[in-house]
Amino acid sequence: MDTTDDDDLLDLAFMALSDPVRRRLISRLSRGPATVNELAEPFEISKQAVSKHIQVLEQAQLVTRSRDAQRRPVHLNPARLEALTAWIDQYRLVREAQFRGLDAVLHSNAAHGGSSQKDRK
Amino acid sequence: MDTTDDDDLLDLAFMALSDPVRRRLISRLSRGPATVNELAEPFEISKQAVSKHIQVLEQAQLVTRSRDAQRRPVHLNPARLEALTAWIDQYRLVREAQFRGLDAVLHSNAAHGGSSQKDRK
DNA sequence: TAACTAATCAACCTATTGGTTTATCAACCC
DNA sequence: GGGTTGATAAACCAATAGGTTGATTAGTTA
Repeated sequence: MDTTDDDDLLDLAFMALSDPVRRRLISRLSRGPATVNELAEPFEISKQAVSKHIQVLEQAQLVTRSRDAQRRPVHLNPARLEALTAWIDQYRLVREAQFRGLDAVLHSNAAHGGSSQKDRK
Repeated sequence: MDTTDDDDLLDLAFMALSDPVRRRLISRLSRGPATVNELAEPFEISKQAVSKHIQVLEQAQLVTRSRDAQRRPVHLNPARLEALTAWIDQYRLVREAQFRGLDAVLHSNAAHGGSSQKDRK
């Protein structure tokens, strides 16, 4: 059931953050856990729609859920957010290093690796 | 077309990175500029499709284009990538700080602005 | 038990996305 | 000029994402 390897997870995460509503949810959750009802309150859209958004975030493991009676609080998962910044920085830093001709930085960052780069040439 | 304020730009950027093909393009471009034909070569899809993807990245200002005769090389724009990591870190760091009960970090970061590279556990 | 609350499921609708193919534009090279 | 190359535009299509409403599952409380 956990057929989500590291690469799929990156896919899901970036996909999840592509929606403005979901980014607002992340923003809200950075201030602490909240239930679906609480999260839905500031939005125009229905509670069900928000629930769906949460599921998308959950599948990307950007959030987790706990249990408190019939409530199911949503928690932010900073570790997964870090994986995103790691991916972005991987390319940003390489390019910036090249701009300055510092390939020392390039090598010290290549170790960080671990994504999907299968290009030839 | 230039009505893209900072927030729209963030929208466009995350949206752009939500596609696996576009992320592979970014990956390729981190090793240096390339033309559409060069970029399209490793992909199954048509050149036109790649061209469209480039336009999406361009609108998000994640890449820029120069001119060389009839070629139009695509260049990565590290500055915009940095804006993404800044956004993510904004929430990730706040949450991580709360985990550890360090709201000192929280306040020093609440000011926000231009977070470069400084976080390293 | 019944009633209430939190959240999800299910069916459905519409706009957008990512892809195709064909045709066109623009700059180079005999 | 005519031909070739690099890149885009236009029209179209299937799949999906994001939204809706209505019904349903759990848990809580009277």
